[in-house]
Parts: sequence; structure tokens; C-alpha cells
Amino acid sequence: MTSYWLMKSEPSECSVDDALAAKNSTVPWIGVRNYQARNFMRDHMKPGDGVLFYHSSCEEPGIVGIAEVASTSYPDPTQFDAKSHYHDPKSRPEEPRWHLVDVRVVRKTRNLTLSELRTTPALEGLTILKKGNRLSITPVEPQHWRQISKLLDKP
DNA sequence: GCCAACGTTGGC
DNA sequence: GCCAACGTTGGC
Repeated sequence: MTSYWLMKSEPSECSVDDALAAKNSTVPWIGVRNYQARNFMRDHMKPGDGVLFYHSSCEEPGIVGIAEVASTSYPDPTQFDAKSHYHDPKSRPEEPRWHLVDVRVVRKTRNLTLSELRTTPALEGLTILKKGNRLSITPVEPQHWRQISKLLDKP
């Protein structure tokens, strides 16, 4: 059963173009340090799941591409790298705390902006539109996925 | 830079 | 186990 997700990335860290430029248009989703988001990757995301690639903390936050989960989960290597700012000294290699999946960009889209998402009645209930939501990875309902796919294809 | 809304930490 | 203090996220 395919599931759908929205994953936030700061374009200054890894933009959709950065991901497209990577080998196989695939990037490891490093740096998630929130247990709920980790659990989605570690316990629920499966290769082939649909992903909405979202740019956050930038001029025009919004959905900028369609992607897919491209691996099963595995330990985030940056947690053990003392030079990485994602380093987690409390995590031990024999019991890694943070897991990630690889994400492959399927296609870049126009920027379906946050403000446009907010003004689309059919998207009511989408997790990132809920007040106070900060999670960098959230599940997307199939009907929301279909609606967003349609919007992405319209100029 | 502001600040609301969280999540985490650590003293007790 | 409580909860105050602190840190982070992320839109604006």
C-alpha cells in the first residue's frame, strides 16, 4: 500500500535543484532530529511512497517537486560525524538514534506556494496547514495528494 | 528580527 | 513524574 508524505527542506541546505543534480536525483534525507519525523522514516516510509518536496524558510515557501521514497531506512551517518552540525554525541553506532531514507526527485514542478495551499478549500486538513505545525515530515491523505497533483499541473 | 507553538532537558 | 527553562522551527 503506497503512502504519501510531505517533506520540508530548506533550499539553502538542499533545494529541489540540488537534489536533481545529485546522482540518480537521489539524496539521503539527513539531519532530521525530531522523533516523530524519524519514526515516519524509520517505521512507515517504504520505497515507492509518494513525496511532496517542500521548500521552507525561504522567500516563497511551497511545494516545488514530486519525489518518491527511494530506499528503506538506515542510520543517518551525520549523527556520528563530530564535524557535522547534525552530530549527536549521545547516539551510539551500536544503537543509532536517527534513521533516514533516500529521496529521489521524480520531477520538478512550479512552486505551489503555501499561500495558494491555504486558499484551496479542498486542502483543508492538510497537516502543514494546521496551526502550530512544525513537523518536517508529515503524512498526506490520498485525496490531498490527488488534489495537489492536479494543482501542480496547472499554471 | 519577531514570536507562537512546540519539543527537549534537567532539577526536584 | 512534574514543570520551568530553554532551544528550535518557520512563517511573517
